[in-house]
Amino acid sequence: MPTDAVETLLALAAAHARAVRALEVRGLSFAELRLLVPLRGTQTGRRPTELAHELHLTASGVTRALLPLERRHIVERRRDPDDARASLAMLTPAGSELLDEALEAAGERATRLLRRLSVGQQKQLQRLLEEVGS
Amino acid sequence: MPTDAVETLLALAAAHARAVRALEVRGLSFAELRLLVPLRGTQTGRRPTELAHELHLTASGVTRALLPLERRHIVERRRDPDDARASLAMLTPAGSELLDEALEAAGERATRLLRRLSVGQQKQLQRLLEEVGS
DNA sequence: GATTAATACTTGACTACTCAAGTATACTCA
DNA sequence: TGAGTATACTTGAGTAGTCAAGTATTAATC
Repeated sequence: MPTDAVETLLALAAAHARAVRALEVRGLSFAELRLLVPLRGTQTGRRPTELAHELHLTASGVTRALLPLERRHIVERRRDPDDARASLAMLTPAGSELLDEALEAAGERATRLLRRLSVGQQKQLQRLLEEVGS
Repeated sequence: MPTDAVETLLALAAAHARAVRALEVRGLSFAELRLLVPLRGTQTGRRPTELAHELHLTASGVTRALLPLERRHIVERRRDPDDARASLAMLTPAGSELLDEALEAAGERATRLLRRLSVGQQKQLQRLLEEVGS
């Protein structure tokens, strides 16, 4: 029955909805957190297109997500010196600090969200999720 | 390290993004499918509030999702005879037929999305997802 | 039987995207 | 070296939700 696969994906959507609700911390939404995490530890900055690909978003979605983060001075962008079409996004020092705090708070929330799973099960879940549609 | 739990949830978000992209069928989005599935097999109709709870949406979200489906005559609503505040949503005959077709098509897409997982792993994934934040 | 409180939505204003079309720059190769 | 194509965004219009506040109705209590 192919509906079983659909049910698995419906369960995925439901779990995602719960996660999104639980993970707003320090004024950063889960979506913003998701975008900021790959900016940690880059000196040179990262291209929006790269981020889009990595996060399964469109380039347009990244553009739109970066804007309010720039306004709040969490992220800054410069032009790519090697390619005038491209830009490079990176955390500001304040943004970096905020993200560290947010991730710590998010860690607590996430741990609570996953409290019914053992660490092994969490790893297992993560492995299985990575196989979905990739 | 609490960040591990966050990573699991980031993997969840990425998998969700892939699923949403893949599951648009017969003019119904994954979100619409999600809303319609619990309406299958109800004669009397179901309350928006109930649906909201079941799908981890707000009542407001359900109101907004139902509207275009009513306009397209996929869903119809009547007032609850026992409670004038409430309404009852149900599939129209045409909606029911459309949903069946959509679910079949969705089944194929979902199966393809999950092709790298065995049936046992899919079940396992579903079980783990149901434990997230519940 | 009149308040008061709770429930079941609905609506307005906002966030988080999507797709399609547009702009600017870079790459390819005859 | 210039024409054509591909890449890296950006923008406009629309969908899918959120939260806070408002309306109508029911339930609870004194």
